[in-house]
Amino acid sequence: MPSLTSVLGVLDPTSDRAVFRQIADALREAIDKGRFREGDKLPSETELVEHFAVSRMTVRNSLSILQQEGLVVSEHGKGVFVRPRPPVRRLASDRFARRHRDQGKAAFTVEAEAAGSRPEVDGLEVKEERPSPDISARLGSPRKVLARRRRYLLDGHPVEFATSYLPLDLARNTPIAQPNPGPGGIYARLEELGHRLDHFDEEIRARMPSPAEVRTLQLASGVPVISLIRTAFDSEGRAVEVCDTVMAADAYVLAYQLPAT
Amino acid sequence: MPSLTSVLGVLDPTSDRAVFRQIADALREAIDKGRFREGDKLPSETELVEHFAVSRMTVRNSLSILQQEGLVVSEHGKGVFVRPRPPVRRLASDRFARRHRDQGKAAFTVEAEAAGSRPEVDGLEVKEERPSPDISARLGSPRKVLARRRRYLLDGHPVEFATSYLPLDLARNTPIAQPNPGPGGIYARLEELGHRLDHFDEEIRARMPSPAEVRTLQLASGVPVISLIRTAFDSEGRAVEVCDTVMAADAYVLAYQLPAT
DNA sequence: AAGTGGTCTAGACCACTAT
DNA sequence: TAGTGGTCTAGACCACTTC
Repeated sequence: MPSLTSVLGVLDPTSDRAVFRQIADALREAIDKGRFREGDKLPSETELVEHFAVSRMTVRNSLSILQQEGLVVSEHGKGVFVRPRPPVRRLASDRFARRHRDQGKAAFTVEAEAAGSRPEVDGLEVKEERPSPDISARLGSPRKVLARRRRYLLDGHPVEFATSYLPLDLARNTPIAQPNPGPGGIYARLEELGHRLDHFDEEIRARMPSPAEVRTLQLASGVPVISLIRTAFDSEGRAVEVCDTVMAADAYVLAYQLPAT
Repeated sequence: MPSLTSVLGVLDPTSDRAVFRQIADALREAIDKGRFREGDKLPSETELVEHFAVSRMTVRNSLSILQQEGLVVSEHGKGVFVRPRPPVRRLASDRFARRHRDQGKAAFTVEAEAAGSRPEVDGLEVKEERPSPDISARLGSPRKVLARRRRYLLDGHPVEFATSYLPLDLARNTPIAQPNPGPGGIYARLEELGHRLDHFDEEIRARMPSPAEVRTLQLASGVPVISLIRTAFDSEGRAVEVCDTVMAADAYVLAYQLPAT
């Protein structure tokens, strides 16, 4: 077992850089160099206090930097660990192609099982609501909308939650208003209702999560969310659905293919 | 000027929620409700200490939460301010369409000027390198690559930096290896060299920035980065370029249009 | 019981900004 | 000079995990 000095080095008292930043730098470098690997436990706060001869608050300050960077996670009573990279779910840009829809299974389920993960959906909720100004504008200002909310989990870990909004005049008293809309999901039902889907617009943003999102997605600190707002248009150019999705950024890579035209 | 109590309320001593979280909640709620607007100064640490009757470290702890959430920024000697939302640059999925390329101006410049912003590019660097394993794999394992790095700024603020990699056997001794590759950029030159572009693959991730990225993009804390890796394929299916882009997430929204097929 | 991280105090000195 | 945030100390008590 190598000494802490050989792994972390020592402070440079002549440096202008704050002590807690120097300690964070030392730990970050050790992680980058593989001296601590994914899932490894870092030295305890007490050990770091003794090694660097600083107060505990200084050490905690250093660790909080690494936590903000998403490099480590702390577990109460256990220690601070190098954050393991969760398996990444790849969202391909053809995921809503009609050929997938025709198989009758939900896209999320199909993809997850293909990747060897156990998919779950929970918190399903279907309600009639008055739309927010943003959703309203995207849907052509309907008075009310049908909102379908749900959360997606992989192997028991929440990775995404989403709300679909549809103009109420379009969705009311159709299978779309049922908890389970049937094979192929709501896009299949929309087409049966005569709304042949033409294209989707997607808007992607990234930001830090709100406290509510941290709870819903059980996010570690230092993990941003990806916000994806998709609007579905039928062949007459009408916006027939807006889906607002929030994803744990460490669980996703989005893939798009663009023609060079 | 309303009292701090009316704006922030008081602590609930019976709550299980940690005091510093309660204070953060109170400040967050006040911001959400518009009691503090973008650019407004929050009460100073001293004022918060007096109002809530807690120690300064507790107040600082609360403020650091809001900073991690990207809600506020602190300025040494001045105060803590509600973070102003920078203007957002929208990247449309047709930004590499040939019709844009034919106009002869760089896409970044055209878009920025259309949006009323002043575009700049700095730090241009063109080098021959040995590719990283990831880049190498994407480009079909060339021995060496040409790397073109640059940083983009809007109105003086860095928003993005990018590196283009091209197989060296393809780019050496061509205008692509020049600092200024000429009108239409390297994609126009690639087509002149006989590589008719067929399509682009884009991979999008979001994560917290490294310290180097914080410096390069002058990121406030609580601002993630969007990583976009684009691979350009010619009509023979060869990967002719990989562009690795890191964007300040608060400055961008990415827009894609997908056919329903 | 021992070790870990989580919360909190009551100070201190410093660096930066405003006036 | 006064006010602000930035850094740091040396404790204290608590909650959680492991044994």
